[in-house]
Amino acid sequence: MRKINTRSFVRATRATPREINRQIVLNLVHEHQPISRADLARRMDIGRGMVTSLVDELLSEGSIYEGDTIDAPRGRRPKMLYVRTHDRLVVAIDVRFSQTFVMLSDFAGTAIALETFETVVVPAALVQQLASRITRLLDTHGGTGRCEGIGLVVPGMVDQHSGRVLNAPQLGWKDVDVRDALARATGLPVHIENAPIACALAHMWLGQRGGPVPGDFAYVTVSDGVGVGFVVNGEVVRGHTNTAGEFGHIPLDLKGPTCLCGARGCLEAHTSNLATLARYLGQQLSSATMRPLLQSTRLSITDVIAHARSGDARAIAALDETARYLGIGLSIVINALNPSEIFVGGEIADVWDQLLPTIRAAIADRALTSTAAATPIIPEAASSYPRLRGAIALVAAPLFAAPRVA
Amino acid sequence: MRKINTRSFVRATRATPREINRQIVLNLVHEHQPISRADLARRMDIGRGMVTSLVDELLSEGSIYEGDTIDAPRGRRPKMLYVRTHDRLVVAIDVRFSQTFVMLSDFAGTAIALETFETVVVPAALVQQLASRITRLLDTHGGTGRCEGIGLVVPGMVDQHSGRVLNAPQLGWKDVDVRDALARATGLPVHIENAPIACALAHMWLGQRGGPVPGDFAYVTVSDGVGVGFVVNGEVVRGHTNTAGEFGHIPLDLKGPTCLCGARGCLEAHTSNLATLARYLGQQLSSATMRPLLQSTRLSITDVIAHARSGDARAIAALDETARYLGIGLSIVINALNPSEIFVGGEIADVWDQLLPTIRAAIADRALTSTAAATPIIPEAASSYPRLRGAIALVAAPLFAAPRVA
DNA sequence: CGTAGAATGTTCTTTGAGAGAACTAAATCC
DNA sequence: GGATTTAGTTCTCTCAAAGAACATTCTACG
Repeated sequence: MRKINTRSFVRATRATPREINRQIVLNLVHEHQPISRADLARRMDIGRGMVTSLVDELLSEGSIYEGDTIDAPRGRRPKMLYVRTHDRLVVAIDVRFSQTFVMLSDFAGTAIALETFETVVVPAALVQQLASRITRLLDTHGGTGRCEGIGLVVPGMVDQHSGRVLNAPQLGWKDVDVRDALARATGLPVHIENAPIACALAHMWLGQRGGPVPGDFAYVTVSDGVGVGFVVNGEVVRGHTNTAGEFGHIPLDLKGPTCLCGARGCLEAHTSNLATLARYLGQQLSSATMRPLLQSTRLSITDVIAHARSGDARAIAALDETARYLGIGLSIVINALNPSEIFVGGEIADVWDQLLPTIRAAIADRALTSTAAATPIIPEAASSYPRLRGAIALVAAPLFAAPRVA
Repeated sequence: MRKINTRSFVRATRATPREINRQIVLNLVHEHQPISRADLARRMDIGRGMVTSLVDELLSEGSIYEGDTIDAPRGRRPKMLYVRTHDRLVVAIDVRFSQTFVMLSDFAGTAIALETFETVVVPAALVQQLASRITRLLDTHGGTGRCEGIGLVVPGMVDQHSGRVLNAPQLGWKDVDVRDALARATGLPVHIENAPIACALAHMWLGQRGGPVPGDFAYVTVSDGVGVGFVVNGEVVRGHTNTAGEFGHIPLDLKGPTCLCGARGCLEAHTSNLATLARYLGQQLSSATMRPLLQSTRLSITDVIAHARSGDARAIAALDETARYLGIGLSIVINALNPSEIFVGGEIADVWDQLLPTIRAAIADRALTSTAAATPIIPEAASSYPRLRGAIALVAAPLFAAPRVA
């Protein structure tokens, strides 16, 4: 039951039903391909004549294509339809604290090429570096495909209107323009988004074939920070000034450790990778003490995880404590948003099985109902590149989105 | 950018544009009344012919009516349109711990009659009591108006599908059917909702004339519990199993006081009315010690507030501590949801001016950006009956909602 | 084989609402 | 008292949905 915003509404015109039904057809083809026109007619409860007309439109603009006819038990054989993805390319970029990933992919999320380089924190230099890599990638691996756009994922808050990065502490960026700069440098449309929201978008738009594509879920990222991207009614929530989902700085303990944000006892200060490392090293969490220590010991969260997997008691203890706090954090997400499921991304997903009992116990302690406590929680391994998939979704999603109406 | 749910979509038909535009007209009349057809045409950017046709439909079904023609500087005088509200009645019911409120109101939210009685906690008896009062109210005060439905607000979680109250600790209800029972007893459609969501609905649908009707905001209720109703993209968020918005049991301090829910350090255990009372009395918060004490001292939160207003230092100190924790709670809402504004309802709104500096300071400590810290926070006095207004909105809203499409 | 039956896909015709022009109504302004 | 302006109504035109009719292409079965 949505309220119509009388200050900004979209009136329906004679073309509106067609726009809506066209997108429904496109989405049905996307999720059920290969699919025949007759099947579309049955699923949509319209005549086959209508489907022919809608499909013709999608065919002529190249959104879908007609594949082979397939065998049928009786009657005329159907001509199957597919979404055109193989020759539509996307450049996906994931800028992280230490490294930047650039992937050339098709619209379906299939990787064509992947490059990595050390992150350049000076925005202008980064844009130039990216632009030259992108043109090279497209020249060497692009083939006959056309690049439809660039998806850029950054570790920080993004203002969707201006395309500026409002605050990215890991990069030291404050109110930095990269979207428009990269668009100018490459001549391609650029879509920018922060990491947790991008990961949520990936699950919404590039979810597993046949898997559930729920209209409401949350994606929790645990890395140097803790962020949440969440989807309500099939739409990602960005908030009034693009800062929704900052669960990382919710206090668990007002007298707890000092967080890098300056406040005390933040969830992030208990369960981020840095917090786990600090715990493992028996240190206080603070950028002053941690940075030099990490540089000298050359220790990273993946090392702690590897130690835990091979049975190191100290690593296990550190991670188990992290898991307990993560469980509390997840209970906060559950109580606040009541999502149908939660995905958890980050290095910690690689020791999920070992940590799950602790996490579940912490959730059970705090969830208000037994159904809420049983919310499915699905780890996502870093090896599936969730952020890069999010970057792809940024470019691909607008083509599948429902038209804005009313 | 909404994703189309391919498992449950609404196809557009030839009638869809009309349904959409009809609702836009209705909403424009609602928010700008009195308004002329010509003005509607300008606001919607359509021809006056189209408006005539849409308005005729709304007139013939009685949603709107034509008032007087008014003076104009030049040209033919316009005939003004109004939403028909005066003879469409709603029975609004607010069931609370100690008392139950029953209000007869028109569609615009104007009160016609208000009754109060001591809450009967046995569901069947309550339903019978309500039914007899409702028929009497309608007989004596109903006049020529027709009652369009009953809005029922309860202090607990509600399953919208079955209409059952899943859990209402204040009433001792668990999985109790009242919606359908009351509908059977009265022969009227009954809409049921929990208090924070209802209050949010009231602000969305019965917001002040000319005031902002934002598509995203939060409503925080502080009474015996702490709950949040929030709106995203013009739609209230209920969650997958109707338990979204339970911010009251987010921990502020894992070693803090034991909450009535059994966990420790919940926001609610720090900032609910009971917590304030316990603090004022210098007691631990627990139902075992508090209930007899409150009964013997006959002390309620309104007394503490009255003392604070007349300068009682102990009351001021207790409330100031509550305000500090409330500020932290609001910072959680801000960081998680980033709403454009937050309404705060509950008795504490009556000492808002005295507590505001403490609340603002607590928010500033924890909000991540300066714009987020500046989120407008608007207290709502109990004297405006926010819950009863929510009950009215439950009945009135469906008539103004955008049609579900795609 | 040849024909009935069944399923897919295309092409008609019908219908009804949006779009906009033309017209009527009712006021003010020289 | 006619020109002008604004509001509201009534036409006509057009185009997409709806659905019937038709063409196509397969299997099944005598």
